[in-house]
Amino acid sequence: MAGEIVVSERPGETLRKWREIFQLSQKELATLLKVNPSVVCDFEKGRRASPGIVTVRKFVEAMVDYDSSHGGKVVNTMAGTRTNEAIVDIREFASGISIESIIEKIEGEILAGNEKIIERPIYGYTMVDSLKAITTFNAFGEMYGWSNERAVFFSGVHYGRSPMIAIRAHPVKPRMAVYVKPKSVDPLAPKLADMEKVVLVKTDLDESTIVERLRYIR
Amino acid sequence: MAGEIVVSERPGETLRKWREIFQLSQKELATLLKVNPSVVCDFEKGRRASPGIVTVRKFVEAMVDYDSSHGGKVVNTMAGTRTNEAIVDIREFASGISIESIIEKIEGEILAGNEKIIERPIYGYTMVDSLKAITTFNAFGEMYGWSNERAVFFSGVHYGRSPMIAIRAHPVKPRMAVYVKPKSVDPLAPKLADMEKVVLVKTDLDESTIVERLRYIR
DNA sequence: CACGAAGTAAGCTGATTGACGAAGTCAGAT
DNA sequence: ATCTGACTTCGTCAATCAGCTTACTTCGTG
Repeated sequence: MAGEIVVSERPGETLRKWREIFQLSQKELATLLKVNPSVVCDFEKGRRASPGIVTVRKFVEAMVDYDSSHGGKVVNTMAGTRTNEAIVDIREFASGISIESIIEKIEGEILAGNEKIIERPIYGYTMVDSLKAITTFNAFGEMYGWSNERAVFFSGVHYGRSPMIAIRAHPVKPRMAVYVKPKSVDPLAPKLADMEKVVLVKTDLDESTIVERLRYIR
Repeated sequence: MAGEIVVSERPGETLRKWREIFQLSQKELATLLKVNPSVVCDFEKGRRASPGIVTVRKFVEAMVDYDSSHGGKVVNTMAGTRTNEAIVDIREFASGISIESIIEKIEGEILAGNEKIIERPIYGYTMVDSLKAITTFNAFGEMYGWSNERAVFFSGVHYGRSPMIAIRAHPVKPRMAVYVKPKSVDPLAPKLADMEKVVLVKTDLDESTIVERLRYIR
């Protein structure tokens, strides 16, 4: 939340988004913050291009505190909404889908992995914007808790080193890693993938097409 | 990362922590930022109490960019380090451990769940600081991607409504939810747990004791 | 010991923030 | 048709930030 505001190109709009999620009017929020409503407006409309972090913190804390003392209704709303900037899409499959058939669907090219390994089923996938993953949370740290029986799609990949290094350093490995439209692929990446027995695939389809195709996978 | 700096009580120290993680000297970072080294020092030592978010962003981006163009060594280091403020501990078990035996280990009291369900094995756990989870990331949003065959420990629980509502709204459910030293438990929580077939347990042991006991679980 | 590299401290300046309040717009109710 | 509530815009001003420079402390090392 705080992180999202900082990283956002238009912090004001992000601020507003959150105020609206918390269902507060500018006036109400202003009251909580003990400031004039125009102050809230100025921030949301971007008159302050670079608000101080103390200000951001005050805003965030005021909203969270307010919500806490009113039964945490907002968490409810939020949990159902895609608010995370870095995780573009995420789904669990109803049943296992073979790696092979996913590669086919996404017109993928295999960079690492043998014929036997690609027969294995996976049960879901996560699509991650690599760059935002690093700036908004702690460089893949929050991806802990992966089920390893899944595919991870990385978009915004430059050379494909960082994502593989992250996977390598991580105690739990996904079965399959997909680079979405990488600029190029460093030879180190498939090497690491082999060591980790992760099927590494690249595709030139873009995010939305992939999501589309996987949405109605049988 | 950005979020952590904003939420931190001493942003300067957090900034320094990250610079050190990225193995940069003040001078090097200053060069990347095209500013005088003293500027970096001023921020770290807190002479600038409330740096603007643009400044924070510049710092973060400079470090990430630098790392990216040097093989992402840092991501490596980070993945192994506990840097996330909200996730206190996380582990995968080598083999399945029954819910029952975990309850025993942590001296838990069952709030929801029948005798049959607690025989099932789980394969790991995640310990979350509920309050920080909300302020640093997007209210449980980043917990998407859970394997459902695991336990989730919530510390800093007030009434236990928000965590259960989050679980309920989430497409993937953990097998087991544990409230660590809750102030009290709202009757809604076990009701929701039953509906989701999640074993809900509370314990009065504290975080560190639990981590200790689970660390060497057979 | 002396040297340089890393970091701290302090003073200074121009640019911005954080806040106010007054005077607007705009959309829905009365 | 006007009134009310929610929001926007803007001028103002003290406080603070962002940056520089220069001088001072630690260090570790040849």
